[in-house]
Amino acid sequence: MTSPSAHRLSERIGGEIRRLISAGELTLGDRLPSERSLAEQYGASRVVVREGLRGLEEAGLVEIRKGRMGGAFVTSGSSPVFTRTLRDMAAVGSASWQEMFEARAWIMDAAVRLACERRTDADLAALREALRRIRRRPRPDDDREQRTHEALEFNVIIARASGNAVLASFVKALIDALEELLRSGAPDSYAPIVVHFTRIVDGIDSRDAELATSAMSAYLRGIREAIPHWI
Amino acid sequence: MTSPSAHRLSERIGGEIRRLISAGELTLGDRLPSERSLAEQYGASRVVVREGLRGLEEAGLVEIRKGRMGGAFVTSGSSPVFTRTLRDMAAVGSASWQEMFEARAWIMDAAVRLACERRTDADLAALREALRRIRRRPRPDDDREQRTHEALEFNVIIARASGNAVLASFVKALIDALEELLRSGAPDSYAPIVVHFTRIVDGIDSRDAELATSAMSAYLRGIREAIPHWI
DNA sequence: GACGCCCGATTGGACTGACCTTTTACACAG
DNA sequence: CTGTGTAAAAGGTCAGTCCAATCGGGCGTC
Repeated sequence: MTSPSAHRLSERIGGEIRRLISAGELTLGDRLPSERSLAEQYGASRVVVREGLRGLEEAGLVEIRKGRMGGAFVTSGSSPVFTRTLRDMAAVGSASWQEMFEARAWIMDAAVRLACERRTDADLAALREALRRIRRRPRPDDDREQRTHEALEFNVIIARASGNAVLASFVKALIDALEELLRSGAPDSYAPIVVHFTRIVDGIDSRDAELATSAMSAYLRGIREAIPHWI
Repeated sequence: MTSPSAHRLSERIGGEIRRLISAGELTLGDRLPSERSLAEQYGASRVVVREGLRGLEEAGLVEIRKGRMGGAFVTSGSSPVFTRTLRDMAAVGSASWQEMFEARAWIMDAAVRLACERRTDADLAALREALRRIRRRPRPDDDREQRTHEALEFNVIIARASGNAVLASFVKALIDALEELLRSGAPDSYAPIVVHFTRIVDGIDSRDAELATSAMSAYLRGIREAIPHWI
């Protein structure tokens, strides 16, 4: 990666900036010089500098803003890239939606176990809050999308409680990639989901991995059976 | 993703081509029109078309070749993107090497269990072949890198035997991201690794998930203990 | 003195048209 | 038939120009 030679000039420039970020000389929120300055600095045209920056943006390393005081700002966006790549894999046929679903199930199993060991009080509070929001929501059909989103986001909160940012990113990416599909064909079996979620939180609370993981797999089994139209 | 409005022209063009790939109108190996043709076709300048294509290349969807009969060819590269993103996460500090190691351990656990259920004869043959290659290799110090690589690649082969391309991609990405680190400080505890690997393959062969996963975690525990310099 | 509005400087986004470098299909010479 | 050279095709880069968005700061009004 960040190839040693990097035949293209834009890649060399992008790699150079990557190195600056790696080395900690550029950190989260920092603003890079303007395209014009960088062009002068690297003795290149604006076009190639632009391409280099676009590459970093595509990789989720910087965010580019227009206007005065605009420019490239170092960010920490990572899961959007994972999400996009998962969708691309599905698009090009190198992975199916079922596989994403299955991968998510297994990773969630791991996340739940880790969450049982490591959850902080803040994690627990976030879980309870999310659960409360899901429970409180009435059940008109017009906000099905929102409810689906909340249910999915619940998974992400659990994953974060695992204390492992990599697993959390994977889950977030899988969830986001799956959301589109679920949105158009989500089951409306609402009550059972709440039951499962409650048991998961209780399990994590009391650090009972068996309770938590069995509830998680019951939840996932329910979802899977409720969606018969797997492509 | 592939935003609906996509303020930037280059993103709209990239999104358009993405859609063509999604829809199957462009498949693996297909060659896109030249930059100049695309520019004319979309009524844009060559520069923005280039940027759009660079984005697709960065996402691993196309490969750009120079020269006559060059152009953008549809590929199926996915895990390189994952790998790069994991490295970026480590660089920017949003994930640690330990977390990658842990994530890999849990995902490998899932992969081993799935492999026990689903491994084909071809998978088994690939595993045995890899194991044979690892066993056969003598132990001079000069090819430590190669041996490390083979040991790591063994993980990927197991992951592929799980029959889940998403999990396999995750493992491949984690392995590649970790390889760099391991390369510079890999343990030389060779014999124990072979013992573990042999037991893993035997477990997958006889569909004994308990044997396979316990051997896997013993292997990972050994690695972890042998590398005291975790950053 | 405080609040609101407008102006212009700054910065990214896009276009144009030119030129260089790399690659290879194809024709020609041996 | 084989090897070789060449020109066309394609990406890579450049310089200059203009447009569009954004925001700081100054001006005016209340």
